[in-house]
Amino acid sequence: MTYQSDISGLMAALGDPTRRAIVEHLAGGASPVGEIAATLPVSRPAVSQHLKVLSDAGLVTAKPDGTRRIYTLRPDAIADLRAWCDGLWEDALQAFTAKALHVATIEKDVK
Amino acid sequence: MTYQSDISGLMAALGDPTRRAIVEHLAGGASPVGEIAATLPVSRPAVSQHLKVLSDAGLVTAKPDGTRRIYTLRPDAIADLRAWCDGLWEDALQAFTAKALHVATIEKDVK
DNA sequence: CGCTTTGGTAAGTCATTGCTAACCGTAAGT
DNA sequence: ACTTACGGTTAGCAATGACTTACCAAAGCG
Repeated sequence: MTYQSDISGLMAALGDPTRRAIVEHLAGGASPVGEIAATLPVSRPAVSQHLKVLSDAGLVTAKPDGTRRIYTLRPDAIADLRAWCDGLWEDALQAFTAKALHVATIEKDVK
Repeated sequence: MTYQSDISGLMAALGDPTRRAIVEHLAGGASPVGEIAATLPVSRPAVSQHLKVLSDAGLVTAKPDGTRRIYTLRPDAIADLRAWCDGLWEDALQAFTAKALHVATIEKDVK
């Protein structure tokens, strides 16, 4: 019933379309900043700022490689996301079936 | 590899903490506007505005009941969310194992 | 017919934020 | 040491957005 994970940060980070594009890009494999920026219609500093937000949210991690920094998607964060979705789904389903059962009970009583 | 669903609207809507609270409330069962607003630290008009966003995103639907409007979570939207998460997960997993296989191949060649 | 309840809408305010341009630091190559 | 490549940081700006107050519409009740 409660969802007080750090989902707040995750969802806030994924609310931005550019950051979602970055995440989806990284889902295809780790990548340095420049390569990410090359696929996006925004400047490289903008990507850097987005990566900071994603990093703070725990969605990505960086590994220095010379002057480059290789960013990687963090599986744990995706797992948390899925868990939140699943929780929503199960609660909604339970509420729905509970209501259905309630209606059924009323109808039985009427009958 | 592509995620061109209407996930954009969904994620944007869920990026706001107040809207997430509304969604989580509705996961417990359908509810009129006033009841939702009573559980939140914001005014009722604010909730109305959030519900409009959620409705536009396809996350909720409203059913008039006298002067009240009963809002309900839309299962399809949650399913889309879960599908997006699962897609991310699978792509990331595939990219990871592909890299692992690549490394293994290299090591085999070396050997 | 008023009166109350419920809730959507409009206008305005204030904070947030996504972006660019400019700058700086660092690692490798010549 | 000079230069190039890569990328994080800052300052500043324009746009978005979340919120409140005030107002309006519709349905039920005396």
